[in-house]
Amino acid sequence: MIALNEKIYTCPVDVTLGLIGGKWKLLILFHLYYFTKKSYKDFRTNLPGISEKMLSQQLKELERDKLIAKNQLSIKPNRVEYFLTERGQSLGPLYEFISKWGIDYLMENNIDYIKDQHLYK
Amino acid sequence: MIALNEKIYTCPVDVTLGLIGGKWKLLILFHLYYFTKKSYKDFRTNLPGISEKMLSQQLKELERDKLIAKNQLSIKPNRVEYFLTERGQSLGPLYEFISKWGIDYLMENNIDYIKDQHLYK
DNA sequence: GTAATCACCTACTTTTTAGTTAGTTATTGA
DNA sequence: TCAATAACTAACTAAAAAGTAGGTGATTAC
Repeated sequence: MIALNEKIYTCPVDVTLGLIGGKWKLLILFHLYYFTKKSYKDFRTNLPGISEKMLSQQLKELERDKLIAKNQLSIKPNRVEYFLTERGQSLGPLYEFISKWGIDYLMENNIDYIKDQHLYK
Repeated sequence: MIALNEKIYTCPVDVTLGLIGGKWKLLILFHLYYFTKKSYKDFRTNLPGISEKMLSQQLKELERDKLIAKNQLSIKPNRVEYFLTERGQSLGPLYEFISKWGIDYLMENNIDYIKDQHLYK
């Protein structure tokens, strides 16, 4: 058992999952890694299905865990820009692997995501 | 949007997460990948905290999704042996990365898991 | 013959996660 | 000036995930 930040983990795998587990975090991180869009609104349009609540909640947790950070572009009209921190970037190989594996899995199920990418929006 | 097995996914990352997401699956897979122990009981002792219900439920889903499979060693006294299928093994780099990243993260927090491994059981 | 072990399963409850709806502050554009 | 947009927040509800407690059939160990 490993105690860290008021939590108990059973092994290093568990530790990592504690930071990136859940339904949305990896999708948010992947989005930030892969596409250049970074505003709150960009997430909303690129992560179909996520609610405002989930989005701001998850962004806050990712910030707290220092996987992402944001630039305050302007305060009076609140404009921000999210980006991956070094820690968030260090998960790069993970994002790539998970995405590639998903594409391969779809392929095995006769869905050519790459070829038909225009169909998925 | 991608439709597969009665579910809707937003992207390949989502597809992968559909198979290995949740609190226990990656831990089970990692265990199977890393250690040689494979019986039901082995999981129970090596995944501290998992309940019987969660374990059998997750094993069943992993079997259904063809990431693991089992050998029936004996029927009269029910004895089985779980193992990773080829698909389950294809996630090898993922298990390794997540484990290593967790160890590095612990290191950043001044916990030397490798050195103190004997402390964690 | 009694207890212990293994590999489960079932009903039920709790906790966690996620969704819904609405509201805030501030700005720009018509 | 009225609607729209951006970036949120908060209260409440619903759904999903996980935990608890107990039970099964079969075997071996004492």
